[in-house]
Amino acid sequence: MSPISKKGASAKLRSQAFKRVRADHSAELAGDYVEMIADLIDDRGEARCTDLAMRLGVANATVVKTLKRLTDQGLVTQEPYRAIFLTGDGWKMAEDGKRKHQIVENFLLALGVPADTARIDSEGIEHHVSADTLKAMARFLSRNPAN
Amino acid sequence: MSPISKKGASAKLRSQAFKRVRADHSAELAGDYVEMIADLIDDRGEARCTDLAMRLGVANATVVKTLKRLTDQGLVTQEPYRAIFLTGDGWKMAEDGKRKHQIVENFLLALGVPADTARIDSEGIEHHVSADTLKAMARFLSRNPAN
DNA sequence: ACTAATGTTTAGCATAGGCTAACTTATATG
DNA sequence: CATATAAGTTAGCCTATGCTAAACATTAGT
Repeated sequence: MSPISKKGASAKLRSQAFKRVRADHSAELAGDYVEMIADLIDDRGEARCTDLAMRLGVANATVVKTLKRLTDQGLVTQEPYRAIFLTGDGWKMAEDGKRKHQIVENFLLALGVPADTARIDSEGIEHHVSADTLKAMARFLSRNPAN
Repeated sequence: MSPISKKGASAKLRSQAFKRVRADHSAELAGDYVEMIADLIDDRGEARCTDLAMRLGVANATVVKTLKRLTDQGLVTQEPYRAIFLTGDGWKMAEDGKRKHQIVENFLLALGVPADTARIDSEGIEHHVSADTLKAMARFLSRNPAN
């Protein structure tokens, strides 16, 4: 056995994991934005960029710039100085994200993690959870419902 | 109750979560590098930038550039055309990371996630797990050891 | 209807993290 | 020991994501 593979995971498999993480990172901003836009529309009828900026904790101009990318990606539509809307794809992404988020957060609660921590950690974890892991979390949840 | 807070989490709390995620992201590359450098030193006596590049799945030049940052941050030392070493802080960070990584990966295995998926997902999840959540995972693990 | 306040956009900058191509240094082999 | 190959470095480019300051549009209040 070569000393390189002593730890079990081949270099190729490891690099694959890191590549996935990097891909997840570029996808996750889009996910956060559309989820939040969907929430705002549900809560107050429309999403404006100031609200997004406040809730995401970034500057207004950052939101504007990001929305441009999301528009190019076909997730969002907007006209100058008007509210922001989601496309069909955008809604789908938002709903998938919200569902995933809820499972992860409830899972952490069921595990015994304090509520505030669960909320914060789930925000970061959500985007790195594969279908398999999500299923395992859901299974656990159905046996140990969060209180 | 204002319509804004209908969903429970205040805007401030949410934006705090996103800020934490962004902070985690900038910290996590450093973590991956030092962990991998530590592994390489343990496995084969020294860490070279080609190995890092291969295992991380990035180009050589990217590793060089990143190592410069890590050197500035006092995690790594190196001389031109020579192997890479960790400082005391670097070792500490590598060990903390490895410990965390192991708990997360074993936790996923114990949850019933397939081994390959557990390896990949744990790489992404690890950096977003707070002390509270890690403790909850460890507790679960001690009751449901991975097979 | 006008103006003040609010909200949106643009412009310009910075940093992190990728890449390729060209160059330099180290090493291993004939 | 001379040189071919391997390894490391530099330069220059790109995109994503953040920021501030200034310009512009909309809305509300008198």
